[in-house]
Amino acid sequence: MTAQQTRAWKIGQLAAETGLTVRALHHYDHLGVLRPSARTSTGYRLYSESDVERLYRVMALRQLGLPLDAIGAVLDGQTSIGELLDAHREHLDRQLVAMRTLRAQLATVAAAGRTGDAASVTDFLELIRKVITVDDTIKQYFNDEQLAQLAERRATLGEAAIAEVEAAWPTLIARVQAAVDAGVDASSTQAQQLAAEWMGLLEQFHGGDEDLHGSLYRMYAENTERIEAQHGGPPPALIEFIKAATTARN
Amino acid sequence: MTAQQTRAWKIGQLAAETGLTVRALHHYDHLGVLRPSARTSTGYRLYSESDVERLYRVMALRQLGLPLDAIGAVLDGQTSIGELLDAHREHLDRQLVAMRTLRAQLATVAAAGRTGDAASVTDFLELIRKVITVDDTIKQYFNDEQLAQLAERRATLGEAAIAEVEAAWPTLIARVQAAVDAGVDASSTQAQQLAAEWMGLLEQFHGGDEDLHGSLYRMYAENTERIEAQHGGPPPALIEFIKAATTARN
DNA sequence: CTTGACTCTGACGTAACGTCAGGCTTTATG
DNA sequence: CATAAAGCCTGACGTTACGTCAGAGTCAAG
Repeated sequence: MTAQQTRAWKIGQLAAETGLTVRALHHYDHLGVLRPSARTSTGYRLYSESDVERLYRVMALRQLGLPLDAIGAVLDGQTSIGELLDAHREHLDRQLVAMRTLRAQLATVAAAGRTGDAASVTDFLELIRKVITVDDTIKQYFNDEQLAQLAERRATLGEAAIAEVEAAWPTLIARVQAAVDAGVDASSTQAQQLAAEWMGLLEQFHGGDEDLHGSLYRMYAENTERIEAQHGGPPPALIEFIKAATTARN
Repeated sequence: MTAQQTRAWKIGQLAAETGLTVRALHHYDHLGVLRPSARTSTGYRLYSESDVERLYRVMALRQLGLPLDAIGAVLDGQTSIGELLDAHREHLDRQLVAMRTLRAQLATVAAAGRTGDAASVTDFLELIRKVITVDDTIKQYFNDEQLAQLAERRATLGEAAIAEVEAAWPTLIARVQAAVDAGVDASSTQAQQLAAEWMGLLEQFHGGDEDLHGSLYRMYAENTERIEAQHGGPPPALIEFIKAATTARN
């Protein structure tokens, strides 16, 4: 017998396996972004493996901020799955950066609140701005330029790697901030660990890109401003803390 | 002259400073979530400093997934700004975890694609699920329970700290994955740095919570499964890599 | 052969604004 | 100081991505 050569899903099964709703799949069918490649004789939708792959493409593009009807068009044109995976990841990186920035600000304001001084209007304006930035990053409607780029090749792998390490900064900063707030001693092992990670990140750049390495290294050397501007995070107190921890080790 | 004792913004100014649209502010006024505390004699809206603070609250709750009309109710009841800041941050942490998980999966699939073997249906199903998880995390409609918790006290500070360190794992995993994919030598300095960060994260738990420390340490000792299950990330190859890097150092 | 669970195709509802329209106000400018 | 140009006001309808019935056929189990 020709056993199931290639799997097929009924709409409810696919919904259950993916977490989407049946209605959403109906909707995609209706708009033409994802038409199941087969139907049973009685009209039930049957999704094939390639339909599942296309569904991922739809989800990726949707998360990239494209309206569904535009997605239909993009998918009928042809883009390799590799390019899409990369674009998707890059977009996630941008979102992560925006969210970490907001998170750091949030931590700072909350920490300040706990140590007595209340948040000012400026703080709130800043927070609101960053919330909006996160929103915009998530929505990010594409202009034709960028849609064109999706077809072309983009993002040197180097860029991606650098972005990733760079994206790690806000997280680290937030943790150091937490340690400082908690009054952790610079000679403690916890402080040592943090200092190690900090230096680790700095070193990461040694092998990588020259330009960015330069700026980030200076960020450490010249202290404060750049880091504050670039990451919206806290600053000099942390660098002092790391310095103290580093010297305390010797 | 009584100079401007406390600032006031016309709607366009506030929009410009926050990144919101005038229409959105109109909308909030209409729904009653943010009524400017004053108007000029000719009917222009004037937002005060406390209005700005309330606006942040609105944005925070909106990002927490509450529908606007519910926000009105919550804000008229009274919750301290500190609690809100904490809740907001916690929610961001949850989103970050979901997004990092997706990102890691994305990196793995893309990397596999580059080294020859194409992505399978299973990969796509997994990716779709994770996209949906991110979506759900972002939307996260609250049930009454959780709304009640917003009024109570929550989140031992310890929990937050642990969550943060835990949240750092996916990032690190992704970077190690990248290194492995790039064929980085285990004895290289880059590998050493990664190993250092890895061990650093493990150590972070030493001081913290007992339970989680146990599980994460075992994660390293017993290898693979847990880490894979918990973080959806790649696994054994990375641990091998870290082990190799660690031993290569001695 | 009868349920109960699933699926189908409309069709209307909704949330959070976007986008005019028509009409005052305020500010900039010759 | 007259007159644009720019900003603000209040409706009111449009939009996106589904949610939520409604009415009717289909499939799997007992």
